Amino acid sequence: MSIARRLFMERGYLGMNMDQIAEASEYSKGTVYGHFASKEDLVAAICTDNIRTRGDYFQRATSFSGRPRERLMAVGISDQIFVRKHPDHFATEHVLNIGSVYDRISEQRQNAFFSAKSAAISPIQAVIEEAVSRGDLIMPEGQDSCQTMYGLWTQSVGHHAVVAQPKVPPFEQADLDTYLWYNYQRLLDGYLFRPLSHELDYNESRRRILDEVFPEEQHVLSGVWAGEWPGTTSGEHQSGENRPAANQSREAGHEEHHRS
Amino acid sequence: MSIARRLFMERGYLGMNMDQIAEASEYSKGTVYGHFASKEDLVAAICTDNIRTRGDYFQRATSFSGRPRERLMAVGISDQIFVRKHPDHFATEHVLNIGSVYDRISEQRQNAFFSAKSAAISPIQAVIEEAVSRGDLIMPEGQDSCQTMYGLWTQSVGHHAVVAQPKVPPFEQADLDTYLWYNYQRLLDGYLFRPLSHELDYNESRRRILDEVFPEEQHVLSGVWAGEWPGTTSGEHQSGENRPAANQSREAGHEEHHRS
DNA sequence: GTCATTTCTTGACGGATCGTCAAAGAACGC
DNA sequence: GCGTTCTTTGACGATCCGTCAAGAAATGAC
Repeated sequence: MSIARRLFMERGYLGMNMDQIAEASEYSKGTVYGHFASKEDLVAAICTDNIRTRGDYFQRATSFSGRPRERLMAVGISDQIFVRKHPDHFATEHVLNIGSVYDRISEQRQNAFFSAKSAAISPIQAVIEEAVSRGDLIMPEGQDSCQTMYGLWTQSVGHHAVVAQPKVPPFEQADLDTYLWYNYQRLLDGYLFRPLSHELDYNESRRRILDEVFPEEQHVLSGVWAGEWPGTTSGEHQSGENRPAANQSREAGHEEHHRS
Repeated sequence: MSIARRLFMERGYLGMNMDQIAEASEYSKGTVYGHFASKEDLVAAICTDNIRTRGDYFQRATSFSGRPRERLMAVGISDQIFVRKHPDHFATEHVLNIGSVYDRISEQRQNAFFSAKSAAISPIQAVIEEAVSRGDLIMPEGQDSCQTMYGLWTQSVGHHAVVAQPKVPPFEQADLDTYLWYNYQRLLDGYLFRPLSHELDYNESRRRILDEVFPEEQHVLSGVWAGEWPGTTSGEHQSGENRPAANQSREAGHEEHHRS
């Protein structure tokens, strides 16, 4: 698997082949096929392994001692660290999502894959549910915390998909990592997930998370993402300009609904 | 191309092959390769075509006569319609994002692909910029409207990626289309993008958008997504429970920062 | 109408790679 | 030392991509 992982990173999915892997290992192709049902099965094994690691990062992130929303931001940070340390991961997962490849993976490994995925998500779900029971997040009737989870999840999935592609205008020069962090905040503010981004200095939280939870790993983020809002030095900015302006918020409305 | 599209939908990327396509058409393989540099090149051609269609939907959606935020919701609706009418699209785009496939596509078609992509996005960008100039969206200093765009975009990309995969807990039973709509609203509320979701009846907007912009296409959404918030019958719900609670929002904060 | 030239079309072929399997080899039991 | 069982092997069949020399058709000159 480690050989396959290396070849995958060096040459990509199409570039690597099973003969290479057999040759690079000290075994033959037949033996390799004794362990993996197909090329896709091998990729699935690598991917499952990565997802477990990712889940471990999430687990650690959610163990941060802070408010639930801070712990969600810790998850976001852990995801940044994970992707830096395992740059092959999303490429492998991507391969599995091509149509009809799941058919070529042994049932056993499929189960391992899906349960790893589910297990990786669950600590995040737990944090959101704690936020609900604590009163930090109030879900309107008829809706569940899964929805919040889905918003964060799709934003993460979409982000990783977009950064893996060649950049397209208007995102050519953008710092997409910072965009993502910012949009997490906006989404959670939209949910009125307390404390809102202007109620707490999340830059300070970020520093604490890096120091307390990821002291060994934080160096991979150096130079990538300063963790400060552009144009500001601390939490000053949020609490100044970007808080919900509730007084005005009830004035504008239906009367402007139909415009020419 | 239409034959290739059909075969792609029926058998998937791995299942279709160039001999089949040649045979199904009235030409031979050599002639097919006269039009497309490779199998991937053919998929890229199909995908580019789909993206142009998608861009046309976005263009139509943004032509809706309403507030910028309503027009963004129209884009979301148009995306739903598009994906119902072109279920093959994301599978094709997905294939192109496998590592090192862009190398196997003719330069010409690569350019066509990327400019189609960029062109599809641009009307959305224009709406957001109009919102900024109109005062519906106030971007804090040092940030640009691109960021808002990115939030919506990643949520859309992530959503389409997730629904294409086998569902994993805790999303097994969830109505992910509704989740997406809801999260769009939460994100834009987080940006304080006016009118906020409780300031305008977006269910009413949705009905108007479907009737005015997509009278021919709206039937594909029947049964998929009622367009009403779960457990409510109109905009009643948003204006009741889910508005930003600014009075409390300045109380909870740093004092609860460090918890045991 | 005929022949030369250019353009288009063809499908057999080479090459690459996946996955199998009969045979060789190693390990084990007695 | 011998038979049985488990493991390993790499040659092989099968699939499929992309090419290209040869053939067919179209065009043009006279």
